[in-house]
Amino acid sequence: MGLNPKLTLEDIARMSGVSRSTVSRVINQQPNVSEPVRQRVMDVIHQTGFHPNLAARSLASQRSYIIGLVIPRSVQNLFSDPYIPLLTQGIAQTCNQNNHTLALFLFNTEEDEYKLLPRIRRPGLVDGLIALSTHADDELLTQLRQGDIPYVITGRPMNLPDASYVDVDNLYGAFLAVRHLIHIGYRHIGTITGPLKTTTGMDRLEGYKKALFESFIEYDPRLIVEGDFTQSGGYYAALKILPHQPDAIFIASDYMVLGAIQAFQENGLTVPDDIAVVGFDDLPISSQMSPSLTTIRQPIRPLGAKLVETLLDIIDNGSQPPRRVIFGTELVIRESCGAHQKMVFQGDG
Amino acid sequence: MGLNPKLTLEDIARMSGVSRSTVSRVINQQPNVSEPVRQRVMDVIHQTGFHPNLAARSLASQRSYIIGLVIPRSVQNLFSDPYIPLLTQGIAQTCNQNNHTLALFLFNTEEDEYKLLPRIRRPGLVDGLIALSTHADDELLTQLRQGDIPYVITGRPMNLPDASYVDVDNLYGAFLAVRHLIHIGYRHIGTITGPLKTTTGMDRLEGYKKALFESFIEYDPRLIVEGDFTQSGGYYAALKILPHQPDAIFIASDYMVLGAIQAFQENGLTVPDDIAVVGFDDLPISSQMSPSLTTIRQPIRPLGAKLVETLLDIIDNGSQPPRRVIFGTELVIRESCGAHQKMVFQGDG
DNA sequence: TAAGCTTGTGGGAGCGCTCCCAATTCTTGC
DNA sequence: GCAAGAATTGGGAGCGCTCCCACAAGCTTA
Repeated sequence: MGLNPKLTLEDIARMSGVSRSTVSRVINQQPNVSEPVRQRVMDVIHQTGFHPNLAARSLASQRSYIIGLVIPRSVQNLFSDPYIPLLTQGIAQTCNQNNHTLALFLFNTEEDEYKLLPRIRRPGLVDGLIALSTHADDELLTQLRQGDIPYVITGRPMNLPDASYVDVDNLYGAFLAVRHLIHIGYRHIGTITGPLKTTTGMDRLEGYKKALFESFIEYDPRLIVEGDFTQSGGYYAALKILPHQPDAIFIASDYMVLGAIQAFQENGLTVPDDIAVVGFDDLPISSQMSPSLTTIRQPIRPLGAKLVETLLDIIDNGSQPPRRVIFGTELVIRESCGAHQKMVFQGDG
Repeated sequence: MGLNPKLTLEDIARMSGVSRSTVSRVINQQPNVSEPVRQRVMDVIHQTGFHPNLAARSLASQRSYIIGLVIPRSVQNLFSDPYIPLLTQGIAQTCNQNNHTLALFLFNTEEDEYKLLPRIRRPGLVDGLIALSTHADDELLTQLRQGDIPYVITGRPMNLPDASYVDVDNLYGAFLAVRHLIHIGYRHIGTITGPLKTTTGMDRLEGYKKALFESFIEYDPRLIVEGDFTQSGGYYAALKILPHQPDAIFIASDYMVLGAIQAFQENGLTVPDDIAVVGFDDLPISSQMSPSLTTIRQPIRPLGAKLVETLLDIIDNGSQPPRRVIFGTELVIRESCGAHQKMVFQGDG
């Protein structure tokens, strides 16, 4: 198993008494190699610990087997939200399973946008890109579209009519959350939204409105406060909404809930007795916190997996027609909504 | 600025009336190119939007300009701790600044350890690796040592005598934290440690002990509870320590503080009135939570930057002698230690 | 038994760079 | 005005693969 330093295909070929081409066929699991030859070559490969040189393979095959994950500057502050690491995990894992390498491109400064993007688009670096969707006016996505690199986007993008994306059903998820609160008996329901420049933020707000509308509850604009998916954003949004005395609140991300609950506590309010809360995401902490959080579960890791699979499909088969995958969401009832205390009612369609 | 698809050095050479070699020299900013020629070539490059093919460059130069970040399975659960994303940011940013690409290798399953590592070590993929240090018996690091790939480790590793690493002064940081608590007047000081299989966990415990020793305070083993750097680990460790009624507690990571504070609240204890808390890390949330957290600040992003710089140094100049960089830490006094209420004393050396 | 398949194998060409050395041009000193 | 040297420039070789085509066997089929 020793790693002889500079072994090449040619070396392995010589050592196993065949040609370079045959060794290549064995390594790439191509057909048209007889079983005894395949065995012999495999033995030599294992004995020598040989691995083909990736740069050479990339050059010859015009594929690098590298997938890039692009995290725009506008979601940088969100990097502390467990959502992104979780998604990254799903993506990384699926890359590994498909024998691809994951390259991470974080845009920190505005300068990066000019410097990094051309670098990413260099030929011979990545086969394709996964981009986190951002607000409408993000330069990044429009630049992507102009390039010739295959890409998918997490979350429905705003102004890219024929982009491929993977998303969750934000509208219906939010709808489930708010309908649940209504079923329990709350009527003065507020919401802390995501950034309303993003489709995610907008869709979840739509779901909120739809649930109220369906139950003929007039909605009070003062009970709708825009957040930004950060913890401190949740905190300040909560402070802003409290004077209008909601009896329940739908918060568009679990991470914002953390900040909001702190605001409630400082104002002497207990969850769920004084104010009921339903979140969105179902992060690992959400079940551990106290009170445990009623929330909308979205399948974050599977989403990451699907992103990779979709991208590989596009790389192999072209970007047309655009792929669109929407994952379902699920209401997870725990303590923070007060369902258990307030009434017998439990399940939800 | 249009991206003509398949431009090569040769094309640029023809278009600017020079040879391939000269274009290469211009692109790589090598000397021995006359100013007018350089100008002419640069103009053509800008007009055409040409970027050299990275796979070809890697093959010819035997450098990929890719750096791998290896996150072992044993720190996977920590991915929700903002520490790792923050570190990753520092690393990514510095990679960009040095025109390197960051590849992310997350080990999710045990299987990955066997499958992924050989892939990482393939020639032509990465120039070097940054590995998060883990507990002593982690297979990963010893495997790294056997390889021929340059690497650095975050945090002093346990059984790698001549590995290069970048770390913070955990011992002195913890010492500062506990000495501060002693200065304020606390005497029954507990600690929730990190995993004691890691040097980080051990060093911070040593610092705790050293501060007590220096003040002739006998330490009570029941006040030392091992945590695991996770939020829920902090919660359970706190529950375990509370019966022994510490008046102050040093918690070895801010993220564990989050869990611990929840345990305190459930037991009706207020911070800092009933129990004083000092953390470690100084995460972004630490200043925002309520009460704001007194903690030991470690320079996470600079640490990431130094990791990259050290690795590049090793790649260029060889791994001997091993590089060792230790960053200093700093006590940040806020509300959770009760210093402001309890006494006039403020500063701390 | 010859002609036509199918299956297995080998080697040339080429992917697009870098690096080295040879060739050319420009300086400079005496 | 010319040799010696420095500064430029060009082109060949090669990095280690993949891909294509040619060729060698073995196997049908008439």
